[in-house]
Amino acid sequence: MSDAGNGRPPSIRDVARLAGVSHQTVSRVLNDHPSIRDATRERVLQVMQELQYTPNRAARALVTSRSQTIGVLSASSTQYGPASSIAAIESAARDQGYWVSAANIDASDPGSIAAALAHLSAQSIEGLVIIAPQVRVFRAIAAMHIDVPYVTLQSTELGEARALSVDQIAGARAATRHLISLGHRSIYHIAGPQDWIEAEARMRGFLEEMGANDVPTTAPILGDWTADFGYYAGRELLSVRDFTAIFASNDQMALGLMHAIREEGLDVPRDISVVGFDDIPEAAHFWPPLTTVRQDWTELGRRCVALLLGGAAGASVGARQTVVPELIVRGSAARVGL
Amino acid sequence: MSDAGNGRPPSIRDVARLAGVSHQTVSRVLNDHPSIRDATRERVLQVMQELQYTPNRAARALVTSRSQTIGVLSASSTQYGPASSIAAIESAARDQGYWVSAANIDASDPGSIAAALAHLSAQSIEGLVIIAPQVRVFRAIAAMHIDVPYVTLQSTELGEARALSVDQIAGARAATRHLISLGHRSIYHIAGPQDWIEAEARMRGFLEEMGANDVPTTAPILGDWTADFGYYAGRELLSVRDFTAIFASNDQMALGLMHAIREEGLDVPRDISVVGFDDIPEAAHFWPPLTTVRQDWTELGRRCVALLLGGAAGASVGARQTVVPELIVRGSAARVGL
DNA sequence: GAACGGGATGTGACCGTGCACACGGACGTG
DNA sequence: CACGTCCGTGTGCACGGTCACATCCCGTTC
Repeated sequence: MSDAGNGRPPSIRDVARLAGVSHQTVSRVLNDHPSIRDATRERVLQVMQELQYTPNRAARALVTSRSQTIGVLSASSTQYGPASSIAAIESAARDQGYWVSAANIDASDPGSIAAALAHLSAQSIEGLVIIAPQVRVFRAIAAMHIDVPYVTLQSTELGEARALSVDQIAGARAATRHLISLGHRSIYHIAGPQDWIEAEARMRGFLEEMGANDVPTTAPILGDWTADFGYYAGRELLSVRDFTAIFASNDQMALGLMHAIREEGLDVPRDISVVGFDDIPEAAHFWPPLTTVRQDWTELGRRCVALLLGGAAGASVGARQTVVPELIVRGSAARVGL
Repeated sequence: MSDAGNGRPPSIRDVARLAGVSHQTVSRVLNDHPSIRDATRERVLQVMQELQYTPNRAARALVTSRSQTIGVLSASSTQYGPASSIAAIESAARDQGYWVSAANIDASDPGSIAAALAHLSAQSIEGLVIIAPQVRVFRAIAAMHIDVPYVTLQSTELGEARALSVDQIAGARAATRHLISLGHRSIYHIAGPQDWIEAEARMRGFLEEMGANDVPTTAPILGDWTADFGYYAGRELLSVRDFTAIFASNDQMALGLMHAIREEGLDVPRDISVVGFDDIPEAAHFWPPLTTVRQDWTELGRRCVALLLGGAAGASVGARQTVVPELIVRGSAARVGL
């Protein structure tokens, strides 16, 4: 019933024949062309229904040379933040009739960036969202002559890309200021991987705020976002223990850190204060509940798509939008020496 | 340089003209046809290189009626487990030259299932991986005449679907057995949402093991996978406190639970033992480190694709494969009354 | 009442690729 | 040497849409 007896799914010509019109009329109905008589439209729609007709996306893409697909390039997509953004992107794109094709890269393997990009660009995507704001990704894009418009989450720096930046610096400064206002003067920072733009921004925010308050700083430790790293870094740091607070560049590392601190027989926040970044849903249930900086990944993903597809959202979508993250005070940071 | 002067990207005919062969010969080179003279192949490849020729996916899809795309339908894709699987699926699919198109559903909105399915099927996907093993998803699939082959993660039940099942029941039994062997006789179970097949399987495993050991059971509490829920359920339960151990259906709920227990001034595991499920990367750093059941989401995703695309992986891929999860003993469960 | 305009619809070409089939030549075989 | 076979390659069409243009019909205008 759903095919026209020739073993293939029905095409507009099949619909046309049964509706007694030309294939072009069917096409017009599909594309909401204004000058179609209501009766004709009805008839065509009904035949479509009967035949369970579905437009062939490939055929349409071939002739219009528009794939209606956007690509999402992401690293660490298993983490809460990027994963939330991807979900939001997918949903927003779908609302505009777009499909989302995903490609993950392995942050530790430089070759995978090129592979993922090649894969996406062979897909003839119309736009690209990058949730892997690493410097080398942009380098790879530049090197590969990728001329698809792209938007990047969280980059504050790169002039060429249209960026939707969470003001990572402001967030990091708020976190740092919080610790300083609690009286801490020996504060370590565990940063994200060197190559990550947001890691660098958070680090910069930390250093700026420390400098603005004339608090001497030590060199940040470069981590890899994982709780495991936070744990081992914590053990290392505690063997000297010349600090009263740590600002970790994400919540997972903060968690590992608190684990190490407790294992050493110390208490958070009595002995050492900890602040994280991201506010993953679990952070409120850590022990102690984690003071952290919240960023709205979902909103971010949504606006990313709006920016890319030029949707009406956000009035005049300039080349750059900024979202300011929010400090969430819980129990993991306290007044020093209390 | 990359086009043939007509403003469009180069096609096989452009390549053919410059290489002095027919378009069909170019097509043969593209598809690794055996009978092409080496010299010819070389020449064609070189012209392709010069022109930066990229095959047009839409045209190929149109004529072969194969989209080389698989869809991934997932709920709660922001959680570690599903997110890991998606990443693995993407990677495995890409290795076989397939693209992955994602669609997320909002578990709380029944309509979104139909919307996501319609979206994916309009995309003319060749296969579907379902990481949202909820009963109503399968009902929606059945109702919508979706005739694409599909594979589902973690379902143990549904005869129609080719399922790659983690033996959730065995995992849950192992967790429960662990608690029983530690002397616990009053054990609660916080399950996942009723509609979820894996939640149901874990619940069943719990009940089976309890029954096998003649331990009386109380009705499981139905949760929603979140740490928040675990926390509130914990507070509720502790107002009565007629138990010595809890088996939570995932790690997040276990985390919330431990939070509630500690807030009540009690200690895990001294006063109450807790076991989770999933072994998310953070679980080892919870306080106390969480005893839980590990399942390899990445491997699962990989095998899912192998099953769907009929890859060689896994020798004779039967209709059903089982992965047995592993109990990871850490510090959150201890001998009762110690 | 002829010319004109625009709404509703049809006709044919075209997008870039793969497939069926044809074709010429080299080679082996009786 | 005629014939069949296989290799390497070319020709034309099909896939399912959209686009440009043509056509028909009806109402309006001078």
